Amino acid sequence: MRLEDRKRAVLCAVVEEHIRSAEPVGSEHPVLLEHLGCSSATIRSAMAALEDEGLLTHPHTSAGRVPTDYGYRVYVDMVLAGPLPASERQAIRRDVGHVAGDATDLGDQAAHILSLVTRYASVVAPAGLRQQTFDSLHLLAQGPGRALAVITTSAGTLQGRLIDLPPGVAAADLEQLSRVITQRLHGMRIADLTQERLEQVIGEASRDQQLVDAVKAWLRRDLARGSRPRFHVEGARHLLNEPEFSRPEAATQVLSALEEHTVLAQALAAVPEQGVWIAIGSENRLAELRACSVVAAPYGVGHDAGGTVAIVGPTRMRYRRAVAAVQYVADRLTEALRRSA
Amino acid sequence: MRLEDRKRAVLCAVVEEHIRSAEPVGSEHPVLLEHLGCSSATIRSAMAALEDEGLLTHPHTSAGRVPTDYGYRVYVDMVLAGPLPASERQAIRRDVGHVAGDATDLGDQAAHILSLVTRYASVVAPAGLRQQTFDSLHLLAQGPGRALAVITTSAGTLQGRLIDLPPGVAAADLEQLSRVITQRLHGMRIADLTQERLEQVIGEASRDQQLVDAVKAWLRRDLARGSRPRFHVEGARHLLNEPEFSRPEAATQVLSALEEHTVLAQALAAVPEQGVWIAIGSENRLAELRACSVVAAPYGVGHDAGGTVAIVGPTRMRYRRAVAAVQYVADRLTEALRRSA
DNA sequence: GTTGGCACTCTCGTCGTGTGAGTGCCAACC
DNA sequence: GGTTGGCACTCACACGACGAGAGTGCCAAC
Repeated sequence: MRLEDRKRAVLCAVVEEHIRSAEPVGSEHPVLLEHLGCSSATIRSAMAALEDEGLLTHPHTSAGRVPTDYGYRVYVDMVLAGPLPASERQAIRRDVGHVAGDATDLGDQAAHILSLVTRYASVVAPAGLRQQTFDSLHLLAQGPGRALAVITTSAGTLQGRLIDLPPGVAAADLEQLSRVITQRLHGMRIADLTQERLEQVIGEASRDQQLVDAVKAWLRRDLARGSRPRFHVEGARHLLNEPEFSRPEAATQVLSALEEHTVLAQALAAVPEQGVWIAIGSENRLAELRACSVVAAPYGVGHDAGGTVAIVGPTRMRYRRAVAAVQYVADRLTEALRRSA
Repeated sequence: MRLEDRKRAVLCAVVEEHIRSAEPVGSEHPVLLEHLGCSSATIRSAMAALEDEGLLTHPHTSAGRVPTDYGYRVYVDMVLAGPLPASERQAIRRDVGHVAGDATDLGDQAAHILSLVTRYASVVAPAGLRQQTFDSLHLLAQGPGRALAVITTSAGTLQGRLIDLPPGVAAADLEQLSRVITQRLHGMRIADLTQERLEQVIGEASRDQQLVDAVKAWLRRDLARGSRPRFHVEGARHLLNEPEFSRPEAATQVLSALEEHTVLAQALAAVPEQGVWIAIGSENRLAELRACSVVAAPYGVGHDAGGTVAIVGPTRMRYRRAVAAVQYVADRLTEALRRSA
């Protein structure tokens, strides 16, 4: 579809004014008149055409025009084709501090910054353990019959806990077993460590078979558990200030989606491996997000380390700023991870 | 203050009916009449007396009565003096699964259960690292110039990260230093590990002074960082269904408090070391929570391990159920921690 | 393709009005 | 003294009518 210039200009102006004011935009709106430099009658006919094509609607006869989801889509595609305005980038760089710290905090920080800068809800969804590769295992004697078991992954994630040992295990055995398991599993994707695989690879890694079994059981349980997503969500409160969520039912719907991390994971499943991804209103597969737009980008290097950052806001979103912010934070996260790797 | 029986009965009935219906309760309300077994005129005079004493108000002349914060307080003190009804306990036990898993997940689970059962917002606030006691330190060689540094606490918390080492550190040195530091710091409160203290205790724990300095610097930073609270908050969405939070401004206020964990920490600072703690409306020190009641209880054994669980809801809260739920979940958490200790 | 003019439509805010819920007071009763 | 029925009084709120104003669509002229 190719819009003539006048119609494009009208669409842009209507969308941007509506984003600013949250009100329907009429053909006699001073901003439109000034910005487009033509009469209201001309604007009217352009608007009528845009409405025929499904880019605008009006809530009722004597109200101004409002973009449809499709209208936002066309607008977004048009606007994002060009480079992001430097002003947005600068504003964001000015607002945020720098992102630093270890992998655990990173998510919290990023979510905080994103919602601070955009005033929408932000989500940082680190890839689960299952997406990462095994780095090393350490078994550390910790009192009688107890050991501290720690797994590290290539992304620097740490997962550990105290496990019970069969009686009479020597420290040397722990050390030897740690070494052997690390050696054999290093570099494997954790998702690939099925029960059979574990059995096969480390089934007889130590002369103390009871010990091997205890460690195997723990590994199996703990690695499986790592599949549950654990997201950082912040700034849901900002959504309540948006008129589209002033009805409690509307607000509840979004908040539910944001609090159910497994649901959220589905919503973000479609994010590609690079670039900024946008889902506008009805483009979202999740019914709960039909009133929202989601702007998301992956971070990290390859499949391995990272995850996804996203913003959830009304379809009437400041897309330019949202995209710039998501992009920026994803870049900073990637950088921080690469530094610590 | 000693209320005569009739007034007590009226207060209870009004509070409970109002909690149920969220509407002002009039003197001719069928439930009151039936429950109290007297005429509406009698109820009226009791209500007038209760209003004089500041336990009830009415929003306007021709509306029914509504409890004041103080009215709720008197009600709560009256009701909680007796034992919790078995029905509540049973209902809760039926609704929840069991709480299990490692310390990291426990909080999430507990928060989930609490908000599921009560339909209010729930908070699980584990005591920061600073409140715990140091158990052990492990330094594990991890590639050239790198080590995995892990601290454990008596509560089973694990904190670790990769640190950079000065060049040419031998594995034996790492091991020796780990042993020495563990020995010297074991059993100390982490809050007490100030810079001077660290200097004094482990200043020259190894012949490799550069290594000692690197580890010291990391310890200082990481232990200080541990003071930032990291809470599990869930079910904020439920609050939106309560009529007192249907105004976006009211909802924003609570959500802000729930999302600002440092703020939340202040709100929960007054929770005593045992028993269930209740703050009703204006009893909350935080202005953002003036429309809310908070029901909280500590969990864990002594100062050491645990933390605080809490429910945040409207002052028009189902207190019996809330108290039973908080109590129950706190007990289960304590139990789970004790099992794993 | 653009413009000014004009009649038409429909929402929204305002203003009365009446209804009903709930109260307070009082006199009578137990 | 506590309890009761009766009764007048007071407001909030729902309802309906009305007018103003915003915005549209169409048309003829440029």
